[in-house]
Amino acid sequence: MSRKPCCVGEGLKKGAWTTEEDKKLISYIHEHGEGGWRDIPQKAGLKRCGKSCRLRWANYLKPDIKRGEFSYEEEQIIIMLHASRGNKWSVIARHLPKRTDNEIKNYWNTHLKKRLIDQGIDPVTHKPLAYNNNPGTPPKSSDSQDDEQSQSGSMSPKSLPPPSSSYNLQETSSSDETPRYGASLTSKKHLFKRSSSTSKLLNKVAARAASIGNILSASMEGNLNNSKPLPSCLNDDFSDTSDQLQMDNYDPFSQSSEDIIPDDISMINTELDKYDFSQFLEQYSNKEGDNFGGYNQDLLMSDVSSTSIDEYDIMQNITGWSNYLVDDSDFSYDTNQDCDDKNSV
DNA sequence: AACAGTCTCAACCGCCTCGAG
DNA sequence: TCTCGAGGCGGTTGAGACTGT
Repeated sequence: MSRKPCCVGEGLKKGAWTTEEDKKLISYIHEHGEGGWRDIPQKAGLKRCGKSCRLRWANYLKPDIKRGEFSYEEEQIIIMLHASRGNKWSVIARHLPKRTDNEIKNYWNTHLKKRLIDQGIDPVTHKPLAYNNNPGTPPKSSDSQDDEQSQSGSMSPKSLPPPSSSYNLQETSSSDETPRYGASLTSKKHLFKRSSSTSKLLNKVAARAASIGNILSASMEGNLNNSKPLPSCLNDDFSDTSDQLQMDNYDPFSQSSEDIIPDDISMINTELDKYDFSQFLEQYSNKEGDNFGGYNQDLLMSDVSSTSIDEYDIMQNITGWSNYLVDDSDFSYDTNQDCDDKNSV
Protein backbone atom coordinates (compact mmCIF):
# COMPACT_ATOMS: atom_id res chain seq x y z
CA MET A 1 0.00 0.00 0.00
CA SER A 2 1.43 3.32 -0.94
CA ARG A 3 0.38 6.30 1.06
CA LYS A 4 -0.71 9.25 -0.95
CA PRO A 5 1.39 12.34 -0.50
CA CYS A 6 0.11 14.50 2.30
CA CYS A 7 0.41 17.71 0.38
CA VAL A 8 -1.27 17.05 -2.92
CA GLY A 9 -3.43 19.85 -4.05
CA GLU A 10 -3.65 22.30 -6.86
CA GLY A 11 -2.21 25.71 -6.42
CA LEU A 12 -0.39 24.88 -3.24
CA LYS A 13 2.46 27.27 -2.71
CA LYS A 14 5.95 26.10 -1.85
CA GLY A 15 9.14 27.77 -0.87
CA ALA A 16 9.85 30.66 1.43
CA TRP A 17 7.02 32.07 3.48
CA THR A 18 6.05 35.69 3.06
CA THR A 19 5.35 37.96 6.01
CA GLU A 20 1.77 38.11 4.89
CA GLU A 21 1.45 34.35 5.15
CA ASP A 22 3.16 34.40 8.51
CA LYS A 23 0.68 36.94 9.79
CA LYS A 24 -2.25 34.88 8.62
CA LEU A 25 -0.93 31.75 10.27
CA ILE A 26 -0.05 33.50 13.53
CA SER A 27 -3.36 35.22 13.79
CA TYR A 28 -5.26 32.01 13.07
CA ILE A 29 -3.33 30.03 15.66
CA HIS A 30 -3.69 32.79 18.23
CA GLU A 31 -7.40 32.64 17.71
CA HIS A 32 -7.97 28.90 17.39
CA GLY A 33 -4.88 27.30 18.85
CA GLU A 34 -2.61 24.63 17.41
CA GLY A 35 -3.76 21.34 15.96
CA GLY A 36 -5.93 20.27 13.09
CA TRP A 37 -3.18 21.24 10.75
CA ARG A 38 -4.85 19.72 7.76
CA ASP A 39 -7.66 22.23 7.94
CA ILE A 40 -5.63 25.24 8.96
CA PRO A 41 -4.54 26.35 5.48
CA GLN A 42 -8.08 26.56 4.22
CA LYS A 43 -9.42 28.19 7.35
CA ALA A 44 -6.54 30.62 7.57
CA GLY A 45 -6.70 31.45 3.90
CA LEU A 46 -3.32 30.02 3.06
CA LYS A 47 -2.32 28.19 -0.08
CA ARG A 48 -0.04 25.88 1.83
CA CYS A 49 -0.28 22.31 2.94
CA GLY A 50 -1.00 21.64 6.59
CA LYS A 51 2.35 20.08 7.14
CA SER A 52 4.09 23.15 5.85
CA CYS A 53 2.02 25.29 8.24
CA ARG A 54 2.91 23.10 11.18
CA LEU A 55 6.61 23.24 10.36
CA ARG A 56 6.55 26.97 9.83
CA TRP A 57 4.85 27.45 13.16
CA ALA A 58 6.95 24.95 15.09
CA ASN A 59 10.30 26.00 13.71
CA TYR A 60 9.90 29.68 13.19
CA LEU A 61 6.75 31.45 14.32
CA LYS A 62 6.12 29.96 17.73
CA PRO A 63 6.55 32.78 20.25
CA ASP A 64 8.81 30.97 22.71
CA ILE A 65 11.44 29.98 20.19
CA LYS A 66 14.94 31.11 20.90
CA ARG A 67 16.95 31.92 17.83
CA GLY A 68 20.46 32.96 17.11
CA GLU A 69 23.83 31.93 18.42
CA PHE A 70 24.08 28.80 20.48
CA SER A 71 25.81 29.28 23.78
CA TYR A 72 28.85 27.29 24.76
CA GLU A 73 26.75 25.33 27.26
CA GLU A 74 24.15 24.55 24.64
CA GLU A 75 26.83 23.34 22.28
CA GLN A 76 28.26 21.06 24.92
CA ILE A 77 24.85 19.64 25.72
CA ILE A 78 24.21 18.95 22.06
CA ILE A 79 27.52 17.19 21.74
CA MET A 80 26.99 15.12 24.86
CA LEU A 81 23.48 14.12 23.90
CA HIS A 82 24.49 13.40 20.34
CA ALA A 83 27.21 11.13 21.63
CA SER A 84 24.72 9.10 23.59
CA ARG A 85 21.66 9.32 21.32
CA GLY A 86 22.92 9.93 17.83
CA ASN A 87 20.80 11.94 15.43
CA LYS A 88 17.79 12.02 17.69
CA TRP A 89 17.24 15.72 17.19
CA SER A 90 13.87 15.82 18.80
CA VAL A 91 15.23 14.10 21.90
CA ILE A 92 18.11 16.55 22.05
CA ALA A 93 15.75 19.45 21.51
CA ARG A 94 13.73 18.42 24.56
CA HIS A 95 16.77 19.09 26.67
CA LEU A 96 17.34 22.51 25.15
CA PRO A 97 14.39 24.70 25.98
CA LYS A 98 13.24 27.01 23.21
CA ARG A 99 15.44 25.38 20.60
CA THR A 100 13.85 23.42 17.78
CA ASP A 101 15.04 20.08 16.52
CA ASN A 102 15.47 21.56 13.08
CA GLU A 103 17.69 24.33 14.36
CA ILE A 104 19.78 21.92 16.38
CA LYS A 105 20.10 19.62 13.41
CA ASN A 106 21.22 22.47 11.18
CA TYR A 107 23.65 23.73 13.76
CA TRP A 108 25.11 20.31 14.18
CA ASN A 109 25.53 19.78 10.46
CA THR A 110 26.97 23.19 9.71
CA HIS A 111 29.04 23.94 12.80
CA LEU A 112 29.54 21.30 15.43
CA LYS A 113 30.28 18.40 13.12
CA LYS A 114 33.05 20.30 11.41
CA ARG A 115 34.42 21.53 14.66
CA LEU A 116 34.62 18.03 16.08
CA ILE A 117 36.44 16.86 12.99
CA ASP A 118 38.85 19.73 13.32
CA GLN A 119 39.42 18.64 16.87
CA GLY A 120 40.24 15.14 15.69
CA ILE A 121 36.95 13.71 16.91
CA ASP A 122 34.76 11.53 14.78
CA PRO A 123 31.34 13.22 14.83
CA VAL A 124 29.58 9.87 14.54
CA THR A 125 31.37 7.87 17.20
CA HIS A 126 32.55 10.87 19.22
CA LYS A 127 35.87 9.21 19.62
CA PRO A 128 39.21 10.60 18.64
CA LEU A 129 39.75 9.88 14.98
CA ALA A 130 43.05 8.22 15.80
CA TYR A 131 41.17 5.43 17.58
CA ASN A 132 39.26 4.60 14.43
CA ASN A 133 42.42 3.75 12.58
CA ASN A 134 45.25 1.34 12.88
CA PRO A 135 48.16 2.79 14.75
CA GLY A 136 50.91 3.95 12.49
CA THR A 137 48.73 4.30 9.44
CA PRO A 138 47.52 7.62 8.14
CA PRO A 139 44.08 8.48 9.42
CA LYS A 140 42.03 7.36 6.47
CA SER A 141 38.54 8.61 6.24
CA SER A 142 35.96 6.85 8.27
CA ASP A 143 32.50 6.61 6.74
CA SER A 144 31.51 9.75 8.43
CA GLN A 145 34.52 11.51 7.11
CA ASP A 146 33.80 10.32 3.65
CA ASP A 147 30.38 11.79 4.01
CA GLU A 148 31.81 14.96 5.29
CA GLN A 149 34.31 15.21 2.50
CA SER A 150 31.81 14.48 -0.18
CA GLN A 151 29.29 16.84 1.31
CA SER A 152 31.57 19.77 1.47
CA GLY A 153 33.38 18.86 -1.69
CA SER A 154 36.93 20.05 -1.87
CA MET A 155 36.46 22.26 1.09
CA SER A 156 39.44 24.42 1.51
CA PRO A 157 40.73 25.37 4.91
CA LYS A 158 39.83 28.96 4.34
CA SER A 159 36.21 28.08 3.83
CA LEU A 160 35.77 26.80 7.32
CA PRO A 161 34.13 29.37 9.52
CA PRO A 162 36.02 30.45 12.56
CA PRO A 163 34.74 28.52 15.54
CA SER A 164 32.77 30.67 17.90
CA SER A 165 33.48 28.82 21.08
CA SER A 166 36.37 27.40 22.97
CA TYR A 167 36.74 24.78 20.31
CA ASN A 168 39.08 27.17 18.67
CA LEU A 169 41.51 26.83 21.51
CA GLN A 170 43.55 24.39 19.57
CA GLU A 171 43.69 26.21 16.31
CA THR A 172 44.25 29.59 17.73
CA SER A 173 46.98 28.29 19.89
CA SER A 174 48.93 26.96 17.01
CA SER A 175 51.59 28.95 15.36
CA ASP A 176 50.82 31.30 12.53
CA GLU A 177 52.65 29.10 10.07
CA THR A 178 50.10 26.32 10.31
CA PRO A 179 46.70 26.55 8.70
CA ARG A 180 44.22 27.76 11.25
CA TYR A 181 41.34 25.61 10.09
CA GLY A 182 43.00 22.75 8.32
CA ALA A 183 40.45 20.46 6.76
CA SER A 184 42.64 18.00 4.92
CA LEU A 185 43.10 14.65 6.54
CA THR A 186 46.78 15.15 7.04
CA SER A 187 46.31 18.50 8.63
CA LYS A 188 43.65 17.04 10.88
CA LYS A 189 46.07 14.44 12.06
CA HIS A 190 48.67 17.11 12.50
CA LEU A 191 46.35 19.19 14.58
CA PHE A 192 45.35 16.26 16.69
CA LYS A 193 48.94 15.38 17.44
CA ARG A 194 49.62 18.95 18.40
CA SER A 195 46.52 19.30 20.48
CA SER A 196 46.77 21.14 23.73
CA SER A 197 45.79 19.60 26.99
CA THR A 198 42.59 21.55 26.75
CA SER A 199 41.53 20.03 23.49
CA LYS A 200 42.63 16.64 24.73
CA LEU A 201 40.33 17.21 27.62
CA LEU A 202 37.50 18.07 25.28
CA ASN A 203 38.24 14.87 23.42
CA LYS A 204 38.08 13.06 26.68
CA VAL A 205 34.77 14.58 27.61
CA ALA A 206 33.32 13.63 24.24
CA ALA A 207 34.78 10.17 24.59
CA ARG A 208 33.24 9.89 27.99
CA ALA A 209 29.89 10.73 26.49
CA ALA A 210 30.47 8.12 23.83
CA SER A 211 31.29 5.59 26.49
CA ILE A 212 27.92 6.21 28.07
CA GLY A 213 26.42 5.50 24.68
CA ASN A 214 28.50 2.34 24.45
CA ILE A 215 27.29 1.19 27.80
CA LEU A 216 23.73 1.84 26.82
CA SER A 217 24.19 0.04 23.52
CA ALA A 218 25.86 -2.87 25.19
CA SER A 219 23.11 -3.12 27.71
CA MET A 220 20.53 -3.15 24.95
CA GLU A 221 22.42 -5.89 23.15
CA GLY A 222 22.67 -7.90 26.31
CA ASN A 223 26.45 -7.88 26.09
CA LEU A 224 26.72 -7.06 29.74
CA ASN A 225 24.19 -9.63 30.88
CA ASN A 226 22.07 -6.96 32.31
CA SER A 227 19.73 -8.82 34.59
CA LYS A 228 17.70 -5.77 35.43
CA PRO A 229 15.28 -4.75 32.71
CA LEU A 230 15.35 -1.17 31.60
CA PRO A 231 12.39 1.06 32.14
CA SER A 232 10.22 0.59 29.12
CA CYS A 233 10.26 4.27 28.36
CA LEU A 234 13.99 4.09 27.73
CA ASN A 235 14.15 1.07 25.51
CA ASP A 236 12.81 2.72 22.42
CA ASP A 237 15.17 5.59 22.52
CA PHE A 238 18.28 3.56 23.02
CA SER A 239 17.64 0.62 20.82
CA ASP A 240 18.86 2.18 17.63
CA THR A 241 22.17 3.39 18.95
CA SER A 242 23.55 -0.10 18.89
CA ASP A 243 24.64 -0.05 15.28
CA GLN A 244 26.73 3.06 15.60
CA LEU A 245 28.41 2.47 18.92
CA GLN A 246 30.06 -0.87 19.02
CA MET A 247 31.78 -2.47 21.94
CA ASP A 248 34.62 -3.37 19.56
CA ASN A 249 35.62 0.24 19.57
CA TYR A 250 35.19 0.61 23.24
CA ASP A 251 36.65 3.83 24.38
CA PRO A 252 39.97 3.54 26.18
CA PHE A 253 39.21 6.64 28.16
CA SER A 254 36.16 5.23 29.72
CA GLN A 255 35.45 2.77 32.42
CA SER A 256 35.89 -0.75 31.19
CA SER A 257 32.72 -2.62 30.45
CA GLU A 258 33.68 -5.30 32.94
CA ASP A 259 33.59 -2.70 35.64
CA ILE A 260 30.01 -1.81 34.92
CA ILE A 261 27.55 -3.63 37.03
CA PRO A 262 23.99 -4.10 35.87
CA ASP A 263 22.61 -1.70 38.42
CA ASP A 264 24.90 0.98 37.10
CA ILE A 265 23.61 0.47 33.61
CA SER A 266 20.03 0.79 34.63
CA MET A 267 20.89 3.84 36.64
CA ILE A 268 22.69 5.51 33.76
CA ASN A 269 19.95 4.62 31.33
CA THR A 270 17.36 6.02 33.60
CA GLU A 271 19.17 9.08 34.72
CA LEU A 272 20.60 10.21 31.42
CA ASP A 273 17.07 10.68 30.30
CA LYS A 274 16.15 12.46 33.48
CA TYR A 275 18.69 15.17 33.07
CA ASP A 276 17.07 18.46 32.81
CA PHE A 277 19.74 20.38 31.02
CA SER A 278 17.76 23.53 31.30
CA GLN A 279 18.36 23.27 35.02
CA PHE A 280 22.00 22.92 34.29
CA LEU A 281 22.03 25.95 32.04
CA GLU A 282 20.09 27.98 34.54
CA GLN A 283 22.24 26.78 37.38
CA TYR A 284 25.35 28.08 35.76
CA SER A 285 23.92 31.25 34.39
CA ASN A 286 22.29 32.17 37.69
CA LYS A 287 25.05 31.17 39.99
CA GLU A 288 27.84 32.66 38.00
CA GLY A 289 26.17 35.38 36.07
CA ASP A 290 27.70 35.21 32.62
CA ASN A 291 30.30 32.81 33.82
CA PHE A 292 30.33 29.18 33.03
CA GLY A 293 31.11 27.29 36.19
CA GLY A 294 33.20 30.16 37.41
CA TYR A 295 34.93 30.56 34.13
CA ASN A 296 34.13 33.63 32.15
CA GLN A 297 32.22 32.60 29.09
CA ASP A 298 33.42 35.59 27.15
CA LEU A 299 36.90 34.30 27.55
CA LEU A 300 35.85 30.92 26.27
CA MET A 301 34.36 32.57 23.23
CA SER A 302 37.28 34.83 22.61
CA ASP A 303 40.51 34.27 20.83
CA VAL A 304 42.61 32.71 23.51
CA SER A 305 45.85 33.58 21.85
CA SER A 306 45.51 36.99 23.41
CA THR A 307 44.26 35.71 26.72
CA SER A 308 45.93 34.00 29.58
CA ILE A 309 44.02 30.87 30.43
CA ASP A 310 44.53 28.46 33.24
CA GLU A 311 43.91 25.12 31.59
CA TYR A 312 43.55 23.47 34.94
CA ASP A 313 40.67 25.81 35.57
CA ILE A 314 38.99 24.81 32.34
CA MET A 315 39.57 21.18 33.13
CA GLN A 316 37.94 21.56 36.50
CA ASN A 317 34.93 23.26 35.04
CA ILE A 318 34.39 21.01 32.08
CA THR A 319 34.88 17.83 34.05
CA GLY A 320 32.61 19.38 36.60
CA TRP A 321 29.70 19.64 34.26
CA SER A 322 30.42 16.34 32.61
CA ASN A 323 30.27 14.81 36.05
CA TYR A 324 26.85 16.31 36.19
CA LEU A 325 25.94 13.44 33.92
CA VAL A 326 26.95 10.81 36.40
CA ASP A 327 26.23 12.52 39.67
CA ASP A 328 22.95 11.21 40.97
CA SER A 329 22.86 13.80 43.70
CA ASP A 330 21.50 16.24 41.17
CA PHE A 331 18.36 14.21 40.82
CA SER A 332 15.51 14.42 43.13
CA TYR A 333 12.58 13.57 41.00
CA ASP A 334 10.84 10.35 40.41
CA THR A 335 11.87 8.01 37.61
CA ASN A 336 8.36 6.87 36.86
CA GLN A 337 7.20 10.41 36.68
CA ASP A 338 9.89 11.11 34.18
CA CYS A 339 8.87 8.15 32.09
CA ASP A 340 5.34 9.40 32.15
CA ASP A 341 6.45 12.83 31.12
CA LYS A 342 8.51 11.42 28.34
CA ASN A 343 5.74 9.26 27.03
CA SER A 344 3.36 12.12 27.10
CA VAL A 345 5.51 14.24 24.81
C1' DA B 1 33.27 44.49 -10.53
C1' DA B 2 32.44 39.92 -11.87
C1' DC B 3 32.62 35.35 -11.19
C1' DA B 4 33.04 30.87 -8.88
C1' DG B 5 33.15 28.20 -4.96
C1' DT B 6 31.31 27.46 -0.51
C1' DC B 7 28.26 27.97 3.45
C1' DT B 8 23.90 28.49 5.86
C1' DC B 9 19.44 27.31 7.11
C1' DA B 10 14.45 27.40 5.97
C1' DA B 11 11.69 24.35 3.87
C1' DC B 12 10.53 20.11 1.70
C1' DC B 13 10.14 15.03 1.26
C1' DG B 14 9.03 10.61 2.53
C1' DC B 15 8.79 7.35 6.08
C1' DC B 16 7.28 6.18 10.77
C1' DT B 17 4.35 6.17 14.91
C1' DC B 18 0.30 6.25 17.26
C1' DG B 19 -4.37 6.85 18.30
C1' DA B 20 -9.19 6.88 16.82
C1' DG B 21 -12.81 4.44 14.83
C1' DT C 1 -7.40 -6.66 15.06
C1' DC C 2 -7.18 -3.79 11.24
C1' DT C 3 -7.24 0.51 8.64
C1' DC C 4 -6.54 5.17 8.08
C1' DG C 5 -4.88 9.67 8.70
C1' DA C 6 -2.67 13.36 11.54
C1' DG C 7 1.33 14.53 13.40
C1' DG C 8 6.26 13.68 14.19
C1' DC C 9 10.80 12.82 12.72
C1' DG C 10 15.29 12.76 10.31
C1' DG C 11 17.51 13.34 5.87
C1' DT C 12 18.00 16.23 2.03
C1' DT C 13 17.58 20.20 -1.02
C1' DG C 14 18.23 24.64 -2.96
C1' DA C 15 18.05 29.74 -2.84
C1' DG C 16 20.40 33.36 -1.08
C1' DA C 17 24.41 35.04 1.35
C1' DC C 18 29.10 35.11 1.88
C1' DT C 19 34.05 34.88 0.63
C1' DG C 20 38.07 34.60 -2.12
C1' DT C 21 40.29 35.37 -6.53
